[in-house]
Amino acid sequence: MTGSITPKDVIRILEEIGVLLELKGESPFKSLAYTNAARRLETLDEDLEELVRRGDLKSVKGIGDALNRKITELVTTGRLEYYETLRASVPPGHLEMLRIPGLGPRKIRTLHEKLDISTLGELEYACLENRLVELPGFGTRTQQKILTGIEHLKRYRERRLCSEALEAAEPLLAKLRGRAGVVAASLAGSLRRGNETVKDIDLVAASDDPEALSQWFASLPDAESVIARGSTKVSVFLKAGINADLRIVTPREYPFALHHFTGSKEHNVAMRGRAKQLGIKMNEYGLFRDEALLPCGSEEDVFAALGLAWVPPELRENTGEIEAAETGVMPALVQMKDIRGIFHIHTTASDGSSTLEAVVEAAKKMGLEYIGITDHSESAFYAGGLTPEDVRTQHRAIDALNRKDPAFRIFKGIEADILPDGRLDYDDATLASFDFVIAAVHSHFGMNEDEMTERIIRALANRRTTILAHPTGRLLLAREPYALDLERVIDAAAEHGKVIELNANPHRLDLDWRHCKYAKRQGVRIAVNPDAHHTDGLADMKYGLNIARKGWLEARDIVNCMGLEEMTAFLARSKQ
DNA sequence: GCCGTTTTCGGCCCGACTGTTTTCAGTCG
Repeated sequence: MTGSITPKDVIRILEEIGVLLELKGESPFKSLAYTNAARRLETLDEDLEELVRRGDLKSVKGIGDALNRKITELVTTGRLEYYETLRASVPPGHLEMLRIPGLGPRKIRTLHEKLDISTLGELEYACLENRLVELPGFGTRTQQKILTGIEHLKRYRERRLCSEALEAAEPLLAKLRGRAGVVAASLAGSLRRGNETVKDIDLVAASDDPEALSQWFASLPDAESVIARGSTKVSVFLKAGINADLRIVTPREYPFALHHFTGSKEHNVAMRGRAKQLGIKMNEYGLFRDEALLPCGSEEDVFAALGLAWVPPELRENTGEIEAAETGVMPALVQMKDIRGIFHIHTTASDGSSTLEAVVEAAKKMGLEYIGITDHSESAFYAGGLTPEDVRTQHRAIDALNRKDPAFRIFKGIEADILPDGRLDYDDATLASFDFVIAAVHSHFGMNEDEMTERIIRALANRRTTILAHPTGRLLLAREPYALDLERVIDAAAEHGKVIELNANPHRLDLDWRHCKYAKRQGVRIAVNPDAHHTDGLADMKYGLNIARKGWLEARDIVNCMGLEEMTAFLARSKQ
């Protein structure tokens, strides 16, 4: 084993092979096989290297002889000749072109064969020269659409944060629901599933007058342009810089359509497979046995018709939710009302912009029983970190506020930097003066995986550490996680009885939901923390809870679902 | 390329919309 390639790399390469095969015009099913295998590895419970070593890779569903050989080659040698050859045979520009709406593998191949186009720049130039109109299957409309697509691609290369998408989607949904003739309407797609980033906004509405609704949606002032409009589907590009798709169905079809357009694709495929086994055909219009509709009035009915308990949208990723629903018992996913207190809040003492008093008032208004104040520690000079003297001043202020209102408790905390060698900022006496300590990496992101993992594990072994902050340091759509063996970190947290943060800031959402189940299995409890730098930031809790739910977490898995008394005892115990 | 209490070969989820056609291919979700 070389150790030079991570499971993540393997997943990425398999996904890319899937796309490359499409571009080469290979069988779409062959391409699908690679994509499916990548998906399987993504949610693999076991260690990939270990599986390879034991030669048990083929026990994973979706991995046969060929993929077994290729993944083994990749893991053991760090390279895959098949992939390198394949990659070299497809111009990199073709991968990028796939992101232009209306351009798929076939059209890209035509462009390559007839006009020798390999890059985005060449494509744009050819459009401007009016050379696409002559090609078979192309025309002036297609050419214009591609030009617009290139423009958008340049303007909005990335996906959007769920918070930004929700901000654009919620007013749309409210308008939709308020409109006469709309019987029901909901978010759908990845936004309803609570994903951390999304490509577009999906909406489903039930109406008996689809034409009028379609017309209305396409002419909304929020829409910058209309991408497509039929009687069942309208797609617009919003001024907010994101696409919104509205599906219009009849009230009878609504439950089926809502389920279908919520996805995920993988969940739907599994559901249809299950339906087929039961002799039922499933599509967005209904469940049919011998052409006869099985009537359903709600999503619950749809699941029930397949012998399943209702699955919360967040869990619909085909990572075990259908098996769980089969037993009839789904996890009672954590909700906002379960949250009794909030940790990880900054104030004007370091880089926050709200005062301690303002934060306390805001928390009381939210109906919380306690908060934990955590400004930055001394070596975080970029963020106005607190000197030991500043700490004592803040503690006196907190003591005074606690005396004033004994029903509400302010816990004294700190976001202590984890220094490059794994020690925490401050001497032990200062650290001991806090009710709890959140340990965080804020510097030296470039360490290699072993060094970074050791650094964090050492911080977890420190008796003063209570919570590990944003464990991977990623910034969604902006900064990759630092190199880290997260499972080892989770194991260490379990060993030392430490809490791991699920940072609720929509730019972070770190711990990732894909790792929550593992943490839960190892017995590690999670703190959903807003990392608020202003009273407004407390509302970010909702994004964190979406991710916690997506990670199958229940109230008992989240420390800040404990009431004040239990939390006081918990913090006292963890200081022992 | 994967898979099999219908199958070791022949399936692989399925339908709408667009833009191009004159009955349909490609794209999308």
